[in-house]
Amino acid sequence: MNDTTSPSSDLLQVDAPHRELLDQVLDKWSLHVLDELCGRPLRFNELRRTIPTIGQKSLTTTLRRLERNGMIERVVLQARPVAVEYRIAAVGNTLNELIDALLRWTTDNLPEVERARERFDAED
Amino acid sequence: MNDTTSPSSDLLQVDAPHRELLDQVLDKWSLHVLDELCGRPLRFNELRRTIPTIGQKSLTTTLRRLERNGMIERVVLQARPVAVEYRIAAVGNTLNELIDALLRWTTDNLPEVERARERFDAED
DNA sequence: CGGTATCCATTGCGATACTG
DNA sequence: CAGTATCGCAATGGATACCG
Repeated sequence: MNDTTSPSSDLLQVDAPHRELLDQVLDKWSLHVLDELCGRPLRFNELRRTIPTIGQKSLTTTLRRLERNGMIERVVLQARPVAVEYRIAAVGNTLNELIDALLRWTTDNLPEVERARERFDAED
Repeated sequence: MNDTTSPSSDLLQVDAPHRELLDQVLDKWSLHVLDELCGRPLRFNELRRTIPTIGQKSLTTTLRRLERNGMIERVVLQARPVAVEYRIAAVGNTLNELIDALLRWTTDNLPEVERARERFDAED
C-alpha cells in the first residue's frame, strides 16, 4: 500500500502550495534577509547596508513577500522622517534553526563540493 | 568581544561561496530533483514525467549543475538506444534530512501562512 | 528615511527542430 | 532515449529619478 520508492515528493508537486512557499522563503534574498532579522530587528537602510549587493527594488519586493507570508512584521516607528523597522515574526522564527542547519551543511560540505567541481571542470 | 546581535550571517555574504552553494542546491528545480533522486535513481525522461512542468532545457541545466557540485552522479548504462541514469551521490544524500525537514516545516506552517496572506491581502 | 515609478539590459524559459 | 541548438517572449534586476 505504501510506495517506498517515492519520498515525500508529492508535497513538491508544482501545483502544491508547499512548493510555492519554499520558493518564496528560500530564494536568493529571502534567506539572507530572514537570517539577518532572526538576529535582530533592522530598518530598511540597515538591511541595505548589511546586504550591500541587494538593490532597493529587490529588497522591497523581498520584504513585501516575506511580510505577506507572515514571516516578518513591518513596524512604522513614530519619528521624523519616517522610520520603519522590520522584525522576525513568530512563524518566521521557526525557520531559524532550519536556516542554521542549512548554513552548517554548507560549511561541512563545501570542501567536498569544491573538489567535485574541480573534478567536473577538468573532465574531457 | 562576541557580536551577539549578528547570527551566522557572515556566511551568507554575497561573495561567500556558502551562499552560492545554497543558491545552486535549493533553487526551484534542484530541490525537487534532489528530493526525487533521494528516493531512487531515475532516468532523464523518468524525471521529466515525475516533474511534468519542467522543460528538458531546465532539467538538463539543473542536472549538470547538481552533477558539477557532486550532488548527483550521471551513469551511462550499456543499452541501445542510450540509457542514462541519475543517482544521488554521497554528499547529495546528506541533504536528504534537510529537505525532509523543510517539507515538514511547510506542512506544519502552511495553514498559518495562508491566514497571514489573507490578512495581508485584505488590508487597506 | 523609506519607499514608488520608469527605463533598460540581461537572463530565464518554453517551444521547436534536429542528432548520435 | 538523451540530449544540443536556436529563437523569441516574458520576467528579473540594476540604475536613475522622484516623492511623502
